[in-house]
Amino acid sequence: MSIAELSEQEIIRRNSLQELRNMGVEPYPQAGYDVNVTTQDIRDSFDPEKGNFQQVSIAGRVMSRRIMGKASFAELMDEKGRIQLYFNRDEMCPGEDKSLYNEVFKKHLDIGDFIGVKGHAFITQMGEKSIFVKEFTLLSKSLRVLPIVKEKDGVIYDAFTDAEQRYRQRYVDLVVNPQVKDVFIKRAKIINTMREMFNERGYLEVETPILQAIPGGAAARPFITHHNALNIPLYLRVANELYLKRLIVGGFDGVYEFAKDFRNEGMDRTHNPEFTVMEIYVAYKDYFWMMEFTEQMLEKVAMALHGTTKVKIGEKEVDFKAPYRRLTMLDAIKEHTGIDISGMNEDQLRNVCKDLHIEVDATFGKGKMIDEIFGEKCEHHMIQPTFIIDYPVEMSPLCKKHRNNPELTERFELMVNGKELCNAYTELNDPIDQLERFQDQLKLSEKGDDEAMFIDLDFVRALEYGMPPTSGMGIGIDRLTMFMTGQESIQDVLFFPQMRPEKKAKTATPEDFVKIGVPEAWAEHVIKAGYASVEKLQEEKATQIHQKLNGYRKKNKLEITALQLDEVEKWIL
RNA sequence: GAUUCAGUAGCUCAGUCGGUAGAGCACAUCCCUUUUAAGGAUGGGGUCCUGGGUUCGAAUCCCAGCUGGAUCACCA
Repeated sequence: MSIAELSEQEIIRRNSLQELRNMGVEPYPQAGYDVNVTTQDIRDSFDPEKGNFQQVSIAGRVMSRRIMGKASFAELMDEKGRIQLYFNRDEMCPGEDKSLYNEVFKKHLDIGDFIGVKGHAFITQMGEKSIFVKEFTLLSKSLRVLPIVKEKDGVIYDAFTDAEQRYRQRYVDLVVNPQVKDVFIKRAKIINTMREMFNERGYLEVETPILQAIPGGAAARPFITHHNALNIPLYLRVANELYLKRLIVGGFDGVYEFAKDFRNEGMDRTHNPEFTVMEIYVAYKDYFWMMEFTEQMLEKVAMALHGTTKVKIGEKEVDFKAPYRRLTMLDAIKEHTGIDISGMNEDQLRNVCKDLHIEVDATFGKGKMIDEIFGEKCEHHMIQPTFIIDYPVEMSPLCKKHRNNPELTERFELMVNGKELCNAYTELNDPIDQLERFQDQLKLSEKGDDEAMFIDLDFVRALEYGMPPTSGMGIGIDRLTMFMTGQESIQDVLFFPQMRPEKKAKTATPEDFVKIGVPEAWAEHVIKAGYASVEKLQEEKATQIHQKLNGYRKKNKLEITALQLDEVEKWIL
């Protein structure tokens, strides 16, 4: 990196780095640092009457400094929070040499540096629990300036809020916005709670392929890649459903996977190209059983996270206490439109759509029209957890037909806060029916539906060997985390949401200018004087460049030889 | 993909009618023995997102582009 690209403060920090080395202080020491306490331990448990925490050793990042002559205060932040440090010159440097305090601490320590300190806990005159520092060690120097965020009585000053920077440089976001960490700690807790529950019941956590030759299990556009050695296209999975069911065929009675899926579709507040889904399949169960399982699971997660089943989502309070309401799709439509569509044929449905001002075109079948009516008129009303059950068969090619009505399937989606959270089936295990459903998808594909499912003949073959009755359920972990933590954007529950790559501002280096004949002493200053590229410089007349650069030399009192015009003329030839 | 808003110092933001770019924090220098958004004084720091255009003159007006946000569309 050329010095020309650094800000004033960054240059100062690099100079400090060198000064420290000159003094024999290594800014990036190899040795570890023994830590025997966290900031939280001291905040929670320090009691001067008990006289505890009198030999503490703690490490973290310096987040603020207040220097007043021989005494100074600083804030140290570790993973658990912050604590104030008190530095006193004569305590730290009992002898004649005061350089550890005067030079290392006062001059060359910056906000963002990692240090380790040893000392004892005490309470200041202002009543704040603090550490009286006897010894300190620089553990790692920070060369970039962190945003400064201050807080007083819950009011945050100068918050680091720029969404683009927060997502691109999540590490900075996490350092200065502690509430961000909290969302991700909760996310881990959600996943752990679910995993513990599944393991207690004896279900097996498994891993299945992400690179798939046939991207099955969901209607979605896949990412495509290429395997060189096999010389075949491979797809990033859009779902893991078909692999998990193969494992049920193989004799496992309960399998689950926390899986990253990938869909090459639009991005918005609720969609990221890669996202996490938990799918679970349990043998000898049907979708009624799975509804009970799902509501128990969510109740448990809410309790583990909040100690209550009631969760605030925006202005609304959602109660995850089981059991949840069950409503068939047709009843939901009846409830919210007053129209009973059961038994209607395609033309009748088309008229209903027209009456409800729902746009449909000629290609829409019955299933798709029913789905449209539900999406337009019902979905957003489902604030409290509600199981919507019994979907039209056209929409669910992997789901078993309804035991009482062949036009429907035994499927449920769990709606929360007007959005889909879970999707589950009594799984289709009739291989002949499955093949026909795949063939129907192929017809859709031939009509131009680029999201129709591929035919997976190996999956059909697996079903031909026999799969026990099985129920399966999938739940979006990102969306669940959004609900459980009150975040409105998926970007706030992913550490590194997908972003368009940062464009490197193409800036010339001094070497580029040296190549066209610019003296080395001048190269850096040519850039600083405003010539961002060689081309830019060569567009101008030699006389103009000559004047501008010598003017720059004079203005900045540079101690380098002034340029001659004939010299400059040679650069632009 | 459409509409719309935004992009100015390391960070958060002002910037009037088009007339040489401002504040707070951070930073530097000096002074200062326990401060709490927290010492005081002084000072330095800018590709006003990029490229065109209009103009004597553009951070400001116009056009195009880049990046991000929001809304909508698409998306089980």
